[in-house]
Amino acid sequence: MDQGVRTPMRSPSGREIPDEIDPVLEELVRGIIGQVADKWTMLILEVLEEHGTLRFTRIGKLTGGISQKMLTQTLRQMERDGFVSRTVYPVIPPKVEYTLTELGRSLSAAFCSVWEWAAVRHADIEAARKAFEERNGGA
Amino acid sequence: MDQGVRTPMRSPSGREIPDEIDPVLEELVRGIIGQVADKWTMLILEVLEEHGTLRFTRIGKLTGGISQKMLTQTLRQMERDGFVSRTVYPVIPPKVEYTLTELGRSLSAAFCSVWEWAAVRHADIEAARKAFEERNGGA
DNA sequence: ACAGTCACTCTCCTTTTGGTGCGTATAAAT
DNA sequence: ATTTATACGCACCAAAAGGAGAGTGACTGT
Repeated sequence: MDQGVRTPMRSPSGREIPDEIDPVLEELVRGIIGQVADKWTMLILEVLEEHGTLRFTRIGKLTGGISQKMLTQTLRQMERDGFVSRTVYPVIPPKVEYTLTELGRSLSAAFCSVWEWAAVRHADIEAARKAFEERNGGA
Repeated sequence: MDQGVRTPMRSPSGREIPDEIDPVLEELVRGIIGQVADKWTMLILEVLEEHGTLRFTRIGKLTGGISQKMLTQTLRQMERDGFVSRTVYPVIPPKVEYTLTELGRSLSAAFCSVWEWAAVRHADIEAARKAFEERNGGA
């Protein structure tokens, strides 16, 4: 879909919307959101938040249903983005510990409201889905 | 990855963690989070939140970079989940309007903290990435 | 001697995702 | 008569995501 020319808009409340807030920053924030919004990232964040320091295998078990590949991959990305710190103990068998950094904890805190929202509102969603299917599947 | 047997855990703060809070609800919440965490869903949510009622094409333009297919798909799912309401005007050329429902607005509000977090912290993430690449690419 | 442990990595292979382009209906505008 | 505008649906195809399973390296317990 082509983007054409952006025409200035107003919010429903009448305030003016810049529409070009700062495309650079916006793109950046979108990128971050895109990654952060990832399923496994969120789940691992949660697990680390409530259990503190954990080792690789344990994170996998606590997360549930994640493959080793995805676990490694997600953890790496989180490390790269500064959400977790990775500590390798040069022992055998290998031992690697993961902990949330302050940045990671702050992200987790930000996501907290979303989790709460989901917990509180999931019934509404289910109701909406049923209604939709009836409206749609029946006719 | 097999899940083995879950052994009871304690949080770092010493509180006891049930570890089996309610697998059914947890799975459900995870499903919801998974969908909601979708890139386009979040972006469209944002657009609708700040512009109010919009038509199909305009949402696409304001979202930016989304294909018609994904726009339709995402909008449908959001409608199904009760986040947006879809109003069809039987005119020609067709006119369809989308608005956030109360549920959609509440979700948007929940996500607000994540957006704010991203805006405030994106510099830290970039710094972490640079540090990671130096640590990693150089050696 | 030999299996077991841990934190991976690597190689397939299947599934999913998502983009592109085409078709459509119909009235108003040219 | 032909073009234009709108909100899609559909078919096709390329790319990416992600799972399964095998391999690894070095030590430890039996």
